[in-house]
Amino acid sequence: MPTNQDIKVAVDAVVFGYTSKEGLSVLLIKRNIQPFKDSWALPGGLVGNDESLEDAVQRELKEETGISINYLEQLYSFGKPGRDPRNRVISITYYGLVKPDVFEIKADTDAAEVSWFNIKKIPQLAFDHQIIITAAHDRLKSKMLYQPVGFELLEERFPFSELEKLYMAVLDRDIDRRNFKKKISKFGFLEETTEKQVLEGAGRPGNLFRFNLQKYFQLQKEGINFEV
Amino acid sequence: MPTNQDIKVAVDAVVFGYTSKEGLSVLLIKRNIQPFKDSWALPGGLVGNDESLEDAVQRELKEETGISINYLEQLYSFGKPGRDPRNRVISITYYGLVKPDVFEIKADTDAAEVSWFNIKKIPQLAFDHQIIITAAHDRLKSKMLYQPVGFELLEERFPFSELEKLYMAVLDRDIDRRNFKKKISKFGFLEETTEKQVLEGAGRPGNLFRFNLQKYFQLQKEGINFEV
DNA sequence: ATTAATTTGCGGAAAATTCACGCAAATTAT
DNA sequence: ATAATTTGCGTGAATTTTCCGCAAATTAAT
Repeated sequence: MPTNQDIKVAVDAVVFGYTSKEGLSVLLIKRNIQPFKDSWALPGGLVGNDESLEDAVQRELKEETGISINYLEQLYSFGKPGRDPRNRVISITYYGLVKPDVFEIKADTDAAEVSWFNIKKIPQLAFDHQIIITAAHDRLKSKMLYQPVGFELLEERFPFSELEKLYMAVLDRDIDRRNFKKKISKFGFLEETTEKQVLEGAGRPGNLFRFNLQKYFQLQKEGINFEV
Repeated sequence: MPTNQDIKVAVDAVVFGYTSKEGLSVLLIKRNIQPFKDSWALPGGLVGNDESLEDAVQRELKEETGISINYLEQLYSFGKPGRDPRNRVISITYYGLVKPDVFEIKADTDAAEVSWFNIKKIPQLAFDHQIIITAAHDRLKSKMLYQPVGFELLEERFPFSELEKLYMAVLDRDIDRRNFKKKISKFGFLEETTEKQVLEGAGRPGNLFRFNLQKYFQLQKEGINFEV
């Protein structure tokens, strides 16, 4: 049995945002201290002595990126000796989802320190952070096949095609529009409004939809079976 | 940012065993130190400074229960302040699967310290260990619906009904024998041998099966879609 | 002002899968 | 012998998935 344990506990967060223009993106910060100074990395840091893990994530996100988040889920704990060149650090990682308004705000602030990166254009990262992002993306992919997803990533009202594009962006493959609509509609967590989409290009304007949150969260608990 | 972090890092393991007689069981130890002295608890303990998390689990299992394990998967990290009355301890939990021979051996040893408990007859446990067991059971249930399971829990050769009983024990519900066999067979990770089951009671003796490990592990990677 | 291109809304039929059973064969129990 | 138990194999109905067509409403192009 080991005595005098000397291990630090950190949290790191993979925050996903989505817009139909930019696709699925991840929030990164540029480190200004060694090691990996000037490398891009996930927001995160050490956990306070009397702070829950979730609180630590929220605090670090606030401090380092200015955002706060309403969907946060634990991903995995990485603890191999040597993953931080200084000390033994085990990192408990989370992934989060944020709506486009947060996305927009961030794009305005100083981009030298905090920035969104499309999931397919992630730069070289510090530590084992690329592995963590890949794990988070895999988790999000599989999550959306057994739970409704979208409320945390889309505007309050959106054309149906927006949800479809979100699925295609996350899963990184094509989906048949008509089958997708039939399947999603069947679950009943979407409500059609009477409003029409304001067009940006050509095409027939579609009706706007919104999530029925009661059914949405109910299905999130029960689980759905969704083959896309 | 917190300085002088003082948090201990532990691992705990939910080890599942299965026999058709006893059903799905969990390995527990009886604590001989405070707090929760004389309570049943999950095997586990503090992580060594230069030890990986998996190594720590294996070491603690060896020390406390005498077994070693070949299937081990990270479950979740529990870190709420106050879950251990002494210090701040975050516990990275794992779940493992073991074959019946390990099961039998343990049943022979001194049962005052280490014992198997059927999943439906878990006693009052120390700390938040009941929550951890429930989480592990839920995980195993959902795992068996998207990956082949059984190799790590059954004998090398087994009648088909054994796999069926395993599924019923873990999922805690009835399964139609004939549809189950058709579904499982379709995946091709089982091989029928020419040997016949040695009967214990009445009934037609069935053929023995074994896992085709190549296909088994391939499907474990790819994922299966299995509705039972 | 037509015509083309784009996107939405609705649908339908074939193919595949799931579901709910039936029944004979091989063995032990009575 | 006869009953009870368990395996092996199957079949048809119901449901779901998959693949694709086409009209309507709008913008873009000529």
